[in-house]
Amino acid sequence: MTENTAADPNFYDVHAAQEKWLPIWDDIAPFRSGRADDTRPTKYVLDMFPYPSGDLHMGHAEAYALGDVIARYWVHQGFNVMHPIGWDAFGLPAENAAIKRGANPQTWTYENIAVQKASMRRYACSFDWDRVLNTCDPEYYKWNQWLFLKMYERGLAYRKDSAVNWCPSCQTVLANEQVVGGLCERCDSQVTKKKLNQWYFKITDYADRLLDDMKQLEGAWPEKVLLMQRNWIGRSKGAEVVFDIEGRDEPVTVYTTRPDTLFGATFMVVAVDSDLAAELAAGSDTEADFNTYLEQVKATSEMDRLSTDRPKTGVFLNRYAINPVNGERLPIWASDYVLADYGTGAIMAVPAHDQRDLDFAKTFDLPIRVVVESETDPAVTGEATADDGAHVNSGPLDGLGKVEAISAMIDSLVADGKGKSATNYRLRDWLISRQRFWGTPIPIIHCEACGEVPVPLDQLPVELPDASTLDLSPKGTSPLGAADQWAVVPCPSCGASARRDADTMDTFVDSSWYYLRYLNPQLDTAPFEPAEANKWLPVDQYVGGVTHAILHLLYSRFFTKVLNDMGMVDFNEPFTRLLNQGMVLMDGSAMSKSRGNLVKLSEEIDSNGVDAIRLAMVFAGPPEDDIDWAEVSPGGAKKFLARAWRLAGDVTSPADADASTGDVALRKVTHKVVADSQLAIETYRFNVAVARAMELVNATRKAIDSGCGPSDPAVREAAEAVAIILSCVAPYTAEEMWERLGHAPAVALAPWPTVDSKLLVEDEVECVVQVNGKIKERLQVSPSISQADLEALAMGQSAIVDALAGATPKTVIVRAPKLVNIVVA
RNA sequence: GCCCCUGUAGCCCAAUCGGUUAGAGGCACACGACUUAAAAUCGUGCCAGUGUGGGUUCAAGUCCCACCAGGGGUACCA
Repeated sequence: MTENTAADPNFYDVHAAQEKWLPIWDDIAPFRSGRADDTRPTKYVLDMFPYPSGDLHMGHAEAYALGDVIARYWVHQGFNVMHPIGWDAFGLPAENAAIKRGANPQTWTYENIAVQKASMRRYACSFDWDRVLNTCDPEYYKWNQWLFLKMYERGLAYRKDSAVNWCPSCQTVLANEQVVGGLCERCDSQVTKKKLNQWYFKITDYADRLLDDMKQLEGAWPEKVLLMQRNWIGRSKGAEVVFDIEGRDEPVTVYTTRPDTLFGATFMVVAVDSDLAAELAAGSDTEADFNTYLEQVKATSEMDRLSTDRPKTGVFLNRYAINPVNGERLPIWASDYVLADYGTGAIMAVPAHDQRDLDFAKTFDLPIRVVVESETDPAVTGEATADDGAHVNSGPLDGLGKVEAISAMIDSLVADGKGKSATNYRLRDWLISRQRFWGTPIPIIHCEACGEVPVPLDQLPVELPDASTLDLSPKGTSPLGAADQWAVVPCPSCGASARRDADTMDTFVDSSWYYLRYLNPQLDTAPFEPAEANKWLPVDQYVGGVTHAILHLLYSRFFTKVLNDMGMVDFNEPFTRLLNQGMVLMDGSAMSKSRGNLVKLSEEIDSNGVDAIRLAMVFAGPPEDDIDWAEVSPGGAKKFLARAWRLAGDVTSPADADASTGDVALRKVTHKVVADSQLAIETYRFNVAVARAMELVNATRKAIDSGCGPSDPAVREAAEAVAIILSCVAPYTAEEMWERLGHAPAVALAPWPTVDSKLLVEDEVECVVQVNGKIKERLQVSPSISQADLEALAMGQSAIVDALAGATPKTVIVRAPKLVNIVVA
């Protein structure tokens, strides 16, 4: 492809440059971090690690290009930057691929890792190749097990029976995120609920800290992500109220955010699928109706439950609760609009002031009592009123507003022993059991005599058995359970024959602490060294997709807080700054094979080169925005890179030329561009930084062709600045330029150009003089002119005197040195 | 339904604090130079008054309100 043009000294052969520099960089290893004698201050730049599903795709190309800009920029700024990469290598796709082809998930995974690794090397990210990790290596997942056992010791890992998402076709438990619109994401079967005994991490213990510590992240994480996390945790403040139940010894507690409306309660509702409902219905003459209704609800798919205005359904249990504030008998109903796993699974219904309760009351003709004054009558309009207002029909609360009424009611409930203030969360504990092979075995042994017994730490890791001896096809229980040779072991406690827990961990466990393992992926005495962790972490810059806005980031924050409690790290948030890059689309929609709009990264690189792809990605727009590949121009990027490269070839001054003697006009552009691009990179406006570099290239071209000429030292200064700025985005081109400019590699280690602030100051700036906002005159003034001098100067202009025509100015606004506005009424 | 984000030339995007007659950069397009010609290269040019309607202000792309359009999140959380 280069035969005809290679001889042309003005032809930039990008592919030859790629071949040329890779081995040299391998040799220099400019991005090796953490050498013992390195005195530079540290920075930690982290890219979300990939899942090895195949070769790298366009999405990876964008994400890694962006993270690399920051990492390389910080190296130029003199930091000791740790920028590691690894593979999130456990998970379903490997297992499914293995089932499909009768292969081993391990083989499939490691082959894909090798492919991705080769592509990453060619893509020239500034990764530190001495710090690589794979989560499917026993050396890694051993520490998942270790952390699990530490959590277990602290009561943070526990087992319970719970209704979990179940795919009847795949015969397996699904995580919440694997349920898409009520359907299994893999086979589109309707997902049902199943009661299973599973392992959980007690993340709810950390709900308050997960919420409150977000204050540290404000301004440094996207507001959107913080908001999503807040909503996900869903803290609400209210009260618990105790209701006696006729014919039952135990009272029932309900949770409400509006205890002030207790006088307006006209019935109680319990979740139809709760134990409480079953117990209350037992023996009642409506028990048969209840059972029919329960079966109906169970048969209702998740899909149907999602529909917005489904009519309210329910059944009366023929039981009564006693309102603690006025002794009224409240009929108890069972319904599916009350959730069994939120609050206490039972509510007091106040139809006048809660829309759902009102809908229910109207359906079943239950009484509606207004206790907060409002202009409209909910019973008539069908609209519950939830606004603040004076309380009525509420005994001692009458006349009070919402806030006072809530606290008065809580005080009164506390005094009577009938309630207290309470906080509730949407956040649930994290279900980590998976009935799958390709994951970390849970290090617990079940013994008939001793119960659940932790695997002793010195017996870790519990390694996965050889997959080739197992049937991996989904059948409702973990494939590991059938591996008797692996599963049957003596109980560590009593020595009797026992069985290993056959489930594996959710792969989100792997990614919850991997950023600590990079510190020393080979360490075999601990998951990481606390001293190293405190030196490098928290991560200064995390880069990844917004798809992980809740789960991964929440889990990582949880793990960090647990490790903090364990005394292993001295910080409590793992990621100081977070950047979410957008998606790479094609013709307006996500790329997919079935849609036929897949763009192959390898082909794009073949036609335009690595640098052009990286530049096109970075220049396409703000990093948070989606990129439509149909709208970007890798060809244009390639052209620009060649233009920059030619600049370096035109420079004729010696490498040690004194820039301070160079052409001042070009020097001003250079220093302005360096200062601007620096600010742009620090504020994630990488596209603007590239635009500034283009500006400098244009100015330098002009200087060479029709200005100070190629021998002026200012031209060298400009070309070197271009090379350094460009090295954040287009490393091959920058290195080529650096060499042509007479320097030894690597340009990546060249210090960021020092900005001479004297060159940023203009000699003169234009000042506009307005009368009533209309421009009447322009003046060339010194940038340091005083307000008073500028006003005097402006008022003295003949154009202004004419424009005023004798009128007396009402106000004169002076914004030196750029603007004077004379207001004449 | 609720919450959040975004609307600037044909297209992608710029525009610290509200401050010049909205333009840094790119794509596309047109023209010129070079060339026998083309490509490449170099140069020149082109186009909007900032989604719509109000408001605040001496001054609004920028702040406030309403609406429209596009995108995202969430879903009976009591």
